[in-house]
Amino acid sequence: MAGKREQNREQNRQALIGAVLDSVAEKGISETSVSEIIQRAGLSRGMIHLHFGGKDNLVQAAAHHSSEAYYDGLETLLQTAGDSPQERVEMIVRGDLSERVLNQRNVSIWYAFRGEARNRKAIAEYSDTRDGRLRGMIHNAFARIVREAGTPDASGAARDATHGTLALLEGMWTDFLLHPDRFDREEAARIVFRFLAAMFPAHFSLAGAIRPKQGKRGCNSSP
Amino acid sequence: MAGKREQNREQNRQALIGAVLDSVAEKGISETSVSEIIQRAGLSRGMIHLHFGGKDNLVQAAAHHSSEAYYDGLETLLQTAGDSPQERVEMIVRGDLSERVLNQRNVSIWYAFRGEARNRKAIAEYSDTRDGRLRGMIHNAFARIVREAGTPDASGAARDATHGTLALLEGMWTDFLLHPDRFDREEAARIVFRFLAAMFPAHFSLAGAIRPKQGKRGCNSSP
DNA sequence: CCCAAAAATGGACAAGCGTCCATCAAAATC
DNA sequence: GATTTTGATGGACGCTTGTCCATTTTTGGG
Repeated sequence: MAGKREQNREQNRQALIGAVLDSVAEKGISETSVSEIIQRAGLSRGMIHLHFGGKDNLVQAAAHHSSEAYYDGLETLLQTAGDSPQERVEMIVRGDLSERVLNQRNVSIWYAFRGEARNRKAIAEYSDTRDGRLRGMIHNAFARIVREAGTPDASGAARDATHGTLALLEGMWTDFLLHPDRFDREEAARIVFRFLAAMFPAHFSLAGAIRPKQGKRGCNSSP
Repeated sequence: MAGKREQNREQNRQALIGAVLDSVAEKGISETSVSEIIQRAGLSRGMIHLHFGGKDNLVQAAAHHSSEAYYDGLETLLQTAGDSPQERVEMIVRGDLSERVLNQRNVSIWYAFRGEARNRKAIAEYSDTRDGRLRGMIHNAFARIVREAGTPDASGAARDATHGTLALLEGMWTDFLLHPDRFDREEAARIVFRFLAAMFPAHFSLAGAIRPKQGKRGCNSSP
């Protein structure tokens, strides 16, 4: 036991962070006031100042928490994936588009923070960190694919593939933000894999399933 | 002359809208207060209530204005493009990534409004309208390309191409938002055209230049 | 030139914000 | 069980917000 004191302390900290995220998801950042937060957390007014020194710091901590949760989820998923770079890329794409990660709550929170990112340096940092780590994971996989395939201009191809994949995923998130009802996860995944199949026809197939090892084929006209 | 009265009236309305957009771009939505707005516009406090009936309506009008400006700019650009669907698509892509459209001010404003869109129905509407019109323009062009090429599953291919192109552009905007300094317009365009070349090898080349009419070729392995 | 009409002004106002601290409750230590 | 220590409480505070309106200024018509 870590002492009932410290245990409660941490529990309340988490309650505050959770309340901020709930409020941001439901009402947006501009309506996430101190009163709103403490009401949701069921705690007293002074707690915010006590634990975080002020509302701004609490919001920042919430952004941090959200960012970590996203990345941790993706990393957990990645550990169940095989070693091959194709499998890892596919896992990231499918994970990023899965219900677990891409849902109304997360999207609301993410875009709310993004909107404020330009004016709140601390938040921008976490926004960036998340993207940076994801970028690293994807780039790593593509670098291996490119190396194996012996593509000319290897670093350029890996960079473009990383850039394009991330941009596509980002665009899919926006799509979901604007039209959560008519969003189609399968269609989104299919389009990403179309892009990947175009860049690495020997590694990805249009169906989105990983192409089994075989001789290189250079042709992939429309289905 | 439309009467000095009405002329001034309209001028002040525009000044208020401009002040809102400037403030949103520089300080973000949460710091765009009535005081901030009227100070920038150099007008008196009561003007907002007089011309728009309240701050919320003014902000909505500003979102509308921004949305219209974006689309008008793109449409003007399109009028200088040729008739071929390839040219039109290329014009849209290059236009959307051009300094004129994709710059710090526009990106800040756009993402600030997006962040609030979920909680302000009126703003979400304009956000949607812009996307909808752009989508229509692009889909139209791809539908023609697909028809000419006689692709099987024509409507599906056009839809995927539209979806993918928009998602990629969206992702590029996000990229610019987060890293305006190290953003490379040429690289962004190249990646979009890579995607297009993969889907329609007979119509787009990897270099981003439109491929002159010629016999169909189905192969486009890495450069 | 004068007067009615319209537009612009800026201060008053209530409501809501975030911060802080005197007070209280409870856990840890002796 | 008494005492110290630490976490938790909620009201008071100063400040800013957006709204509104009595007043002043400007414009256009007679």
